[in-house]
Amino acid sequence: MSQGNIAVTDQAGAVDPEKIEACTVLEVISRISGKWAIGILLQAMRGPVRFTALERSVEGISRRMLTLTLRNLERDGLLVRTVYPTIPPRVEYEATPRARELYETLSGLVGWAERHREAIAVSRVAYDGNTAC
Amino acid sequence: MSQGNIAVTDQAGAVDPEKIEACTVLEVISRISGKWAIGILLQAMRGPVRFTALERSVEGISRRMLTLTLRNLERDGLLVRTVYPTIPPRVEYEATPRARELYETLSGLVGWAERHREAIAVSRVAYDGNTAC
DNA sequence: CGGTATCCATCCAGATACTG
DNA sequence: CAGTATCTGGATGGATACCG
Repeated sequence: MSQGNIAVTDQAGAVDPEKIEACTVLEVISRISGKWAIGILLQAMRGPVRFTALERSVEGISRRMLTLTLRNLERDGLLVRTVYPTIPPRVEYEATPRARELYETLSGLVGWAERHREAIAVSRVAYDGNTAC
Repeated sequence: MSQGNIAVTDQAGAVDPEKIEACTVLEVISRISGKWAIGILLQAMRGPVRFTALERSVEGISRRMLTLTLRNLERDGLLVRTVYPTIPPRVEYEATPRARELYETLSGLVGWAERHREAIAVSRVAYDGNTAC
């Protein structure tokens, strides 16, 4: 279904073409499928955002998971990490154009979730009730 | 998990309001965020589809994960499960209107993934290469 | 401030075997 | 055909402590 030889040039630096195994759609989607990625991305699309700001606004996330998710998003070229070597240090994350292309889709998804979350909660209770008894 | 099979599709009945804790958007999204849910949903949106057909078309999925994901989607009212008590048995899954409202968004997501998967693969290799050396 | 490192519990998911 | 049951390794994620 897919080849592994590409020569796209939007990334700086030389990349060994042999190392590139084109991700499947599944792999790509599972990146933003994590528990936290969408929340982080939505914040970072509004503009540069700092580590602690994310820690506060993405509710329930641990320092560890924030770091891990940020690294993965950066790795996929969805976030840029900028370090200002001041004291105290300051790091900002911002969504890339690649991530911004997701915005419409993502907000569509969030909108759908908002419209249906109550009905889904009802369905769950109904389902659990029916199977439990 | 508790089981309650042999039931033909039923989604009615009274629900104890106290049991409903409205899901957060995060919880709702994480349901379709699983590794397999989107693939299954997209199939089931095309019309009723059988268990084995899904097993074949959702590449790489195990029997177990197919069952689990189907149950969860059914639980959230995104799929209806219909059992025809024939011999051999026959079970069909179809997307509900609630799930169908997701179609646009979902295909947007898949489209984005298809457009960017190669570039993302490049980014990953570049990132790994830079950090490794 | 913005992280790492480590330990540890839990959940996820594959392999395999069995069944109405 | 369409599942279920069980076992198990590995990934996931929280808690806590420490650091440049």
